[in-house]
Amino acid sequence: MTRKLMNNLSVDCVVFGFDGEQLNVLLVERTLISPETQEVIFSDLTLTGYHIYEDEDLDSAAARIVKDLTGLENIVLEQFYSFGALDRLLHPNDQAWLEQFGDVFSNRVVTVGYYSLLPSTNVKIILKGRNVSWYKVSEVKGLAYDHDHVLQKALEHLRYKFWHEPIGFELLPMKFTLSQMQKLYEAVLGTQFDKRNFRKKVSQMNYVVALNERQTGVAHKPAQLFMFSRDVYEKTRKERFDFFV
Amino acid sequence: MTRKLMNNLSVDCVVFGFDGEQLNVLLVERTLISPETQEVIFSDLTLTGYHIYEDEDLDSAAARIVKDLTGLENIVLEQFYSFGALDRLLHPNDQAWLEQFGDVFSNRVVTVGYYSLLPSTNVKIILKGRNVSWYKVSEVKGLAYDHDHVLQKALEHLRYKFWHEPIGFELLPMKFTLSQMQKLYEAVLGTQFDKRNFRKKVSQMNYVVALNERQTGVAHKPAQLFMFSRDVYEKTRKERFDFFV
DNA sequence: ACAAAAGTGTTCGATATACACCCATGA
DNA sequence: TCATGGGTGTATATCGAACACTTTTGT
Repeated sequence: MTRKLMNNLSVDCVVFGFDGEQLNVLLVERTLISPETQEVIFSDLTLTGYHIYEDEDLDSAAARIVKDLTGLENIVLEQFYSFGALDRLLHPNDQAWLEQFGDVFSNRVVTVGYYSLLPSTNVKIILKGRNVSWYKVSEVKGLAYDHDHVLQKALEHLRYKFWHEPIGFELLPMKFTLSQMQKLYEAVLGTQFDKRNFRKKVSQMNYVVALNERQTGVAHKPAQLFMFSRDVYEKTRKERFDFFV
Repeated sequence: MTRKLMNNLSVDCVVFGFDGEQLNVLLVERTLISPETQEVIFSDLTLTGYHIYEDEDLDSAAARIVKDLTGLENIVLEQFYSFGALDRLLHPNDQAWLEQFGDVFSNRVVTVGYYSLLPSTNVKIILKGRNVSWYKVSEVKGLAYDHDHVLQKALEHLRYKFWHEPIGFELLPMKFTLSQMQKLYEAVLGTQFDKRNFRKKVSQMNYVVALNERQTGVAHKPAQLFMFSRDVYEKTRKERFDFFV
């Protein structure tokens, strides 16, 4: 049985990673090769994404895409926005690409954006014949389609959520130090925090729990390790009246 | 020239209104009439929504839908989520409906959700042959398709934004009293606020500006009128470090 | 012994919360 | 004159911001 793709609907996943210093994003190399001459016509980068099947819901499509490209399952995936501008596929590269695959896909594609969060170290990416790798978010530009825009929107959503609730823990290793956590917040939000004040705040988050364990093999005082407890988080979270400036 | 609809893509608009007491939502009556007997087979309610045209972007589709059903233009419309579950159209009513219009629309429709905010008083709704009217959000259930779910998600987004930034002003008349504003916040967020503390907060929002004008014709001390200045708001807003509990 | 990051407290100003009475108007 | 909602201030507790030095480890 062959499944049918919807030719005008796709899902794009913005897979974010954090390597301890920088926020990264997973991109795929797209290379168009002339069928006659075997020459490379162009090569650029896209977010991970693909059309969805007719018998597949949006969340599953997003999970499938990430799994196909990276081998990863059960990761955080959150839908953030959908994109349907009429000019999303009008760049010459995109048109050339569509020309070669024009019978499969429509000219008018609406895409649903998801983002996902991974620690970019410790992740084995399985390359299924495609070139997938991490790029620094701050250096990414000139992506295929409207993917610069999609990435921008994903970043905005990520930042918005970072400001208002503690969601970054999937970007950290399971056991992390407070300095790593602080660096993550600084990298995503583009700010600096005072170490003592940051730690004072964290010490009030009872869902960030201290382990009886420290770093090893570092050339300085080894840091205490912590982990995030979603359990405690769900149980203690409250809404706050906070509609200001 | 006839425009072509995309048979598997729609936009649904959750139009919220506030009447001074309650949060309301605009719903459309959907009545299926048997082509043979002219009998009413069923009648239920849907959000305002429709399929999009091939040459129309998502935002325009949302604006068109709201305009067609209400006659309103230039209102706030914000995309909040897209829905693509496989079982969104499986209710017997929906199936019967699709049976009558099955050649036009697909069984698999992904819909992009928008919400919009209006004061529900002072709005002239133009009924273009369809029955459109306001319903209390708290009493709505049993909508067609997955619209209960869509409405729920829209409400969540609305509440989330209300907690974190001042966005409700489109739901108030242009000139409003602080009690109206407080009632709005209480209605949307489902909380009670202390009058003095609420007003203390508002007095710190320099984008809520007092007018030299008071209510008239009320059987009590007439209240000071205020208005929202988006201008001042955009100029004075700052991000805050606020990632807690 | 030195380099490198970990870890720790206090003061000050701003903000959140709790709480009760008089005022202006129309009927 | 009465009913209705408008309008106001203070005290206490909590939170945010600014700020510098000692500790522990590997090399």
